[in-house]
Amino acid sequence: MITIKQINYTLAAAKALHFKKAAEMCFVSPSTLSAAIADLEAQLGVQIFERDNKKVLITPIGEKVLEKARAIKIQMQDFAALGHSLEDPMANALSLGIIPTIGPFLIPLVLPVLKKKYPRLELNITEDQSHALIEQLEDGDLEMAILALPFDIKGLSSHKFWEEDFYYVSHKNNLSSDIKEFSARNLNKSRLLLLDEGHCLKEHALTACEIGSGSKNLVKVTNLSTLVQLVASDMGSTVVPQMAVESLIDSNTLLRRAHLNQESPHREIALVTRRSYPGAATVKHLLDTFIEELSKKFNRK
Amino acid sequence: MITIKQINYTLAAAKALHFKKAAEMCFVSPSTLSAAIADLEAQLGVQIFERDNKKVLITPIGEKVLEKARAIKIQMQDFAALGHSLEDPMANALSLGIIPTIGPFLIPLVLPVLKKKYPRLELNITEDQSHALIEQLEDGDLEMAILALPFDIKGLSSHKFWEEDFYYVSHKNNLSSDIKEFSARNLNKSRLLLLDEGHCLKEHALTACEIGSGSKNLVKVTNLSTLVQLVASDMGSTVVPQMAVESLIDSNTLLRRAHLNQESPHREIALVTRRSYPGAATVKHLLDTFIEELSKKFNRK
DNA sequence: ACCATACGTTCGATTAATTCGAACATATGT
DNA sequence: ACATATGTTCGAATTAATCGAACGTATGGT
Repeated sequence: MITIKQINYTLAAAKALHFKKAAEMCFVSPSTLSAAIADLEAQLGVQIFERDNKKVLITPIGEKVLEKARAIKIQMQDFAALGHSLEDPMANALSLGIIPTIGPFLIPLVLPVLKKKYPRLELNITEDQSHALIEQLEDGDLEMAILALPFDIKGLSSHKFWEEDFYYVSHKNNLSSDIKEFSARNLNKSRLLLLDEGHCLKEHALTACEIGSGSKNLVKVTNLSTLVQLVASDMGSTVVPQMAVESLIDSNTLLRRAHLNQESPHREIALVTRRSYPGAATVKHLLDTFIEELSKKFNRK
Repeated sequence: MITIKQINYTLAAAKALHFKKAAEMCFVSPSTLSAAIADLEAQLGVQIFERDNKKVLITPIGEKVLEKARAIKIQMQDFAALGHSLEDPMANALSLGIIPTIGPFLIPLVLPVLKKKYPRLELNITEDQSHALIEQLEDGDLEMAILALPFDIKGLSSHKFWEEDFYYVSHKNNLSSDIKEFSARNLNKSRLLLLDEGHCLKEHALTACEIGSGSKNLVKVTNLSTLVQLVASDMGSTVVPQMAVESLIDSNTLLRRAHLNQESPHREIALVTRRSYPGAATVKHLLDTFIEELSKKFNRK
């Protein structure tokens, strides 16, 4: 097998045209260098150097060999330097999954900041339901995902970075603007509109409302915005996480909302990776950015 | 130091996405492969694979690393194959020196044959005097040279492939066409025209004519054809080697020539190389061609 | 919940290779 | 003819690579 060492020795000899000096350049004995070059020549089946005891000349064939050897040496140097050029954890492609009940609210908040902070970061965002994202994580199709917990994340590793309460949302006819706090006990369970099966928010909302899971939905909606539109049409009420309140509820004068005052009125938002995912530094950068921006927006520290 | 082995192991692992299978592909134990890849990753400072005990995934950075690794592997394969592609000794550049008293007669004879026989041979012919060619040989500026012996070729190696006699040439007024043989004793030494200093033919002719060297020339001519023109003008007589007879003498009706009948009436023509020159096969091919073509032309075997 | 299985890694002992220095061969220049 | 300089060969010592066994861990089945 041809080795890089042989190529380096050979190039040194070609540069010095003197085996002894070349050996010194390579910090080896002349015999080592000589043997290495002889072995390479034997493997190639061509003579690179024509060595008299007084002269070292490069054969025409050797010139061609050296040309290729030089190219390989350069490639190897580039290769060795590749680590340094890639060492910046925020200067690479990064595939990120996010669930639909977080994405539309978190992404617009943090994406501009990330772009400015890490211009060489190439974010590839996929929006899908938790179980799909987890599957993609496990398959290696995603590097990380932003999910809402609690959720069965199998053997994955989660990095919680935010938690938020839920808000009860109803048509203005059914909820006084004076009411800031709302108890699940007052909830008209039959008029509760929730997202379709598969959306973790449905389960989270059911939990927050102290309703057992498995209850049938009145409607089949996969988009939180659509769901809110239904509430605005007074077809029922719903529950949304805090980060959705501003853009979806407060901008709509037909709607009223009240903080859900429950034992476990919140969901946790976490960055989930495979346990073996190597980008610890990347994770930290992202978490810091997420927390900073969310805190700014929601006046928390 | 990064080795080719590491790159090959890494690429095998990337292909199999399974260290054990990759190890089998490389005919090494899993531990060897694992350690080699781990070492490479440590040297690069990046993680190429993300390995769970059940999965082997390629990191985004790893993908970039592998891309370069693949390029290097291909280059190394090309490099290893370079020997085979260059193994044909007659498919390369070849620098050949030749003296002026042989070149104009031998080159037209053999060049067409060589071109046909070895279409990939790239002959680079230099015409110069023997001592200059020898110097270029020693400096590595020439691969081989065609010289006329005897000549001091220093530590070089000679391959004699032809020998030829000399012919006495004179104006038709001074030499009967009946005379086929000519003895140096009959020579009018004072009218003998020879090539300028430095041309070995001058010394060879002097020897053939049994004249001590160091005698002054009447004219300063470096071209055998010009010299013959002088003889045709009846300014004197001269001596030419056999291979020059046909084209220079017999085509000129003003000239007569007779075989020089002497003890050592010949010169030897040899292919000269450095003692360390590696192209033994090339030398043999050339010698065979030279001998064959010369024999055909001069009816010798 | 437990066990069996599969995989990658670590560790120590063995094996293979690389490396060196001394002796050698050869050419050069005095 | 001799001293010098250079590349190569050879055997000994060193170094590195390799392997197999044991380990840790995650997975899938019962």
